[in-house]
Amino acid sequence: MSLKIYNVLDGKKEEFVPLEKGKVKMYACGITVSDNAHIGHVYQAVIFDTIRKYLRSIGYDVTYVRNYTDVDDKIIINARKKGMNPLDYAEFFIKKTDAEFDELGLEPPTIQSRATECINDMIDFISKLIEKGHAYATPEGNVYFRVSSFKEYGKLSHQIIDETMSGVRKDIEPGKEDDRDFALWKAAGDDEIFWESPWGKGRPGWHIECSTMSMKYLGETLDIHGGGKDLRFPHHENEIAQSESLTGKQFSRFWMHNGLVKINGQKMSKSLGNGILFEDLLKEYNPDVIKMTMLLNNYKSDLNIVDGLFTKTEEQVYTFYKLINQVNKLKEDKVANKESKEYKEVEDNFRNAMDNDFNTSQALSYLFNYVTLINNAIKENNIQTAVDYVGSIIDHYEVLGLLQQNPEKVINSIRNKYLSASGLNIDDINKMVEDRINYKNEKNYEEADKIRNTLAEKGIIINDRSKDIDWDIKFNN
RNA sequence: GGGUCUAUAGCCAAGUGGUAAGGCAUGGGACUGCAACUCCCCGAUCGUUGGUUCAAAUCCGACUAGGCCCUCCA
Repeated sequence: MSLKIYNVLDGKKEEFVPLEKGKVKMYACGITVSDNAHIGHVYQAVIFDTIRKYLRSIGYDVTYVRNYTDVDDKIIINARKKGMNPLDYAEFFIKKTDAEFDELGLEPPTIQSRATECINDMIDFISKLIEKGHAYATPEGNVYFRVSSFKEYGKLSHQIIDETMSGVRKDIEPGKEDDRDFALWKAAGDDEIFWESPWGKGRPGWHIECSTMSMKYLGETLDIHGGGKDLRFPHHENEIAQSESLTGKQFSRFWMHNGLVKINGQKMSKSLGNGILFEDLLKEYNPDVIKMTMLLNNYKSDLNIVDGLFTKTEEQVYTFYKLINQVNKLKEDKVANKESKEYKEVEDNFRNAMDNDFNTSQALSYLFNYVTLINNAIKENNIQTAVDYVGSIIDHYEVLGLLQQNPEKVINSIRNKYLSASGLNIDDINKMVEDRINYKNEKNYEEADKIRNTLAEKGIIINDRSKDIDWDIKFNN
């Protein structure tokens, strides 16, 4: 089976063939650093990190470019509120977000570009568009793209802006030829940050940034261009218009759009106050929990964060690591046999799922089947079988950035999180469980049950099946 | 209003032509002093309605509902 990717350009899954054999040039629209990163940014970053890693795992040499938009209206406004220079303000959030991505276990892109580092390239780009008649400057010092000069405008979004239909008309700037025309260069307002240009002091428009940066590092034609589906129009449509007007060549062969994050079925927005910040997620959950929750969803679909969703995944991650830990303890000097049926089963299932437009949801669903198979293998003392499964899982799910941590560390960190919420320490619990064992042996069930109930209220469950002191945390689902 | 995508069991969610993955919850069973934990078993004909086909959740049309975009947005 070969890799198929859903191409937004024509709404179909197509066999993926890069322009240059063995190499993939991929660009994803990054974050405008006007504030803290939120869960939506994380979702997008996880998705394209996964795509990049999978492409690499099947043998492609991937160049992945991702940008930071570090100058725009909102940054200027927010920086001003804090009395900061906008560049320093942007720098602060770039550093912070990079550190958070690192903590989550995402690999930095091959090239991480910033808009402000490419201003000259943008000016050059815009100048060429003007030369070719695709853009024009207004007396105000703004430069607009002439949409009417690009016949294929709308081929990505099929959006046709009928001027007679546009009921809400904004103030039309003198010299602007067409409502559809969009800004390539914006003249600077009073006290605003600016760069010198042939059209006066100003700064680049948002759309030109991505076109310039992607072409600067990846050339005139990309294999994959990605971003959130909310960017389809006008951002990506405009990127196509600018880039193809300049080069006369196809800008990107594949367009991929990830879904958005919803909270309990509702759009995430500041006005609803239901947003989730990246930093809060990291404080609360292990990176595997965050990534798995996201990858359990199809990347094209919106990720609906319903109450308790992360806790559910947390419990599952806990279960997976406990099982891995158990097998590690049993395996002695056994190593996974890559020729075994079990090892290959995991590999084949994983590849087939991922080849189908990066179906991480399906790839992860197999994990639950393996848990049962491994548990049964252990029960039947087929340790080699369990080792083959676990070995293959760890080898292959690395692409998803999952199950690669030290099992004991993950188990302990999740356990400690729940223990600290219970207000108990391990010695107390051990003592109570020991007392209970004694009561049980005396058949004093009344006292034994008292202890059990006390612990249960604090979120501790006792494993009665064991003769030894054995207990675990209970997840509050 | 225009564009676009989606509509699968109580909930979350895969599956794009050959008779429905997985998770959670529920129910039953084994186990238990009784429970919990663990293990085993059980659930949907795929929004409605026409059509194409030997065959459709999967293709086409209509209808209904919803998301996203058309202003900044991953």
